[in-house]
Amino acid sequence: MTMDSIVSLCKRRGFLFQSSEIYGGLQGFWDYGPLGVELKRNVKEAWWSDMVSAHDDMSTLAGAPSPYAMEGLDCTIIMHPQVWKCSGHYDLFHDFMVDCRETKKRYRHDQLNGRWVEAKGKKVFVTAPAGDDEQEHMTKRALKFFNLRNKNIDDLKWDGDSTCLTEIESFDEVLGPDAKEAGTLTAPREFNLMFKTYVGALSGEEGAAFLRPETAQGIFVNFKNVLDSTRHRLPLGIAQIGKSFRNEITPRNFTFRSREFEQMEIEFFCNPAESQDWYKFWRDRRLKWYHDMGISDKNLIMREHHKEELAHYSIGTADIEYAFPFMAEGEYGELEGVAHRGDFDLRSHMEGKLDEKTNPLTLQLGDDGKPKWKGSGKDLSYRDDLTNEKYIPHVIEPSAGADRATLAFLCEAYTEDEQPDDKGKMQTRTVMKLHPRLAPIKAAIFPLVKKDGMPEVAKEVYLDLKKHFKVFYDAKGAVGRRYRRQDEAGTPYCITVDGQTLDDKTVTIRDRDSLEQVRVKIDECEQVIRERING
RNA sequence: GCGGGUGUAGCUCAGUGGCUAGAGCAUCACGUUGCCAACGUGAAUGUCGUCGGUUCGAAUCCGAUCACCCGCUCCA
Repeated sequence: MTMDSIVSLCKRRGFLFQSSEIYGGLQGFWDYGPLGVELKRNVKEAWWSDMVSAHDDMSTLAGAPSPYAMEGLDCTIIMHPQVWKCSGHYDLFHDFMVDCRETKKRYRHDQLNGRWVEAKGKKVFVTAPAGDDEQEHMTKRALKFFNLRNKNIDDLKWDGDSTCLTEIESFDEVLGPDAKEAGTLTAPREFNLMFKTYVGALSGEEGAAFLRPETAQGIFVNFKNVLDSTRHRLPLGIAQIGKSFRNEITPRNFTFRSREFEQMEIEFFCNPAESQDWYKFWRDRRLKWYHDMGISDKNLIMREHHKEELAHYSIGTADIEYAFPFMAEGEYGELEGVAHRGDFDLRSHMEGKLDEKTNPLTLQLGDDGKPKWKGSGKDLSYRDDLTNEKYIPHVIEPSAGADRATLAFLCEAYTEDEQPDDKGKMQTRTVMKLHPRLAPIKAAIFPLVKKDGMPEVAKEVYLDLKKHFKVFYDAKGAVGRRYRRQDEAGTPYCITVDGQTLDDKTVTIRDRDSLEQVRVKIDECEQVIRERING
């Protein structure tokens, strides 16, 4: 199975199109076609139903410390600019980069350190990626640059301490971290991973705002509103599905890394004392959800981040990853991240942007000694009216990509098998084995042949089922071909009206995966299909 | 952003040395057809990714540009 055949099927059958295709397309943007929009809606609705609307808040779910409540939310895409300053996105997603003309490598301007060094009458500023071994790196590069051997290491005359490249004005004497010649670095160029826009008619910096790079912040800033309006006690989860935008430098791999994408996020607020248990609960629950929706064990892994990868305030982060066909053998792409975020986000919106490097977390200060980005000043802590305990809730964040999940389901469903044709000869069949809950079309209705009143009966069955499910009517061509067309669309059931229908009001239901047929009464069709979809 | 590759019908792809554009599949119509990619007959489909240049003449040569794929880079 290759990605190409999946991409080709998606286009051919109307799952996915390139955005603005007639104008040549636009990198990182994709449209969902008639089948794709149904599939993606089903993915989102399955998630919303399983996580929110059908959530059993009376019972203690397996692995959970206690019952919990779930609510939904739908926030705006453009929010107050201060939201992104306090959340840290503004600083993090807004980088200056320098390119090396010689090695074609790119570095973050503020992540290169360097020192002046002199030898053989020449002086350069030798740079290295900031880190513990930067001096070792610099020495190596300096020796190479001056064409010196290790034993002549004392010929290097270092001048001053290691300083950040941002302190250097001209790059003429700067030696790039991997370059052989000095002066190959370009001037720093601005990269903004957040889409910028302007609120109001005046397009000055006063009205500058950003399209959200994640849906999560809308939940944090509404935490108090939801709590006050619903009378819930913690633990409480707040869910949101919505579009987010990131101006990725290199969108690639079909819809996997898009610039406009949809997220399905939960921010789960709980007592810090129980947060570890809740983290484990959500991690396992979310993994199981993908299993239940049809992703096989061999293609799905949970990857716990190592301690070094974690922000120090986080007790754990786990990625749920899928073996996409475009990844190298043994590599996986992220579907969802489940993160323990502690009280970082709520505190950020109370106090202002926190310095992630501090422990315990403290406010990040600007050069003037004042808070770099000032918070709302609102109290977002929670008082338990039963115990009278007051605390800032800890947050567990299961953050899923709706487009990535949809893509994973498409990849997982794509199957080529061998089935006999009407002469018994084996033929390759392309079939999308989507979970019936996710399938864009639940059932197709066919008259076996276009005569003897079969189309009339089939149309009646079609119109009746249409009230309950997304169904499709097809009378064109031989019935075998119609079955195969539905296989490619992922339709799990095909209902055929035949000669016997006219005698006893029964039809056959054909199963996409097993090709088996059962005969049921027309009146029972709806119930049988419903049971199978949910079953 | 850099390097390499690709771009021709809905899909998969031919194509020539510069002159009127091709196949298979798919699609549509009619007839036949009684359960897994049927058959017959007929039909429709492209400014050859886009823009520009060279030329009497460009899908073909040159330049630019856009998109996709691969490798770097990046990836809260």
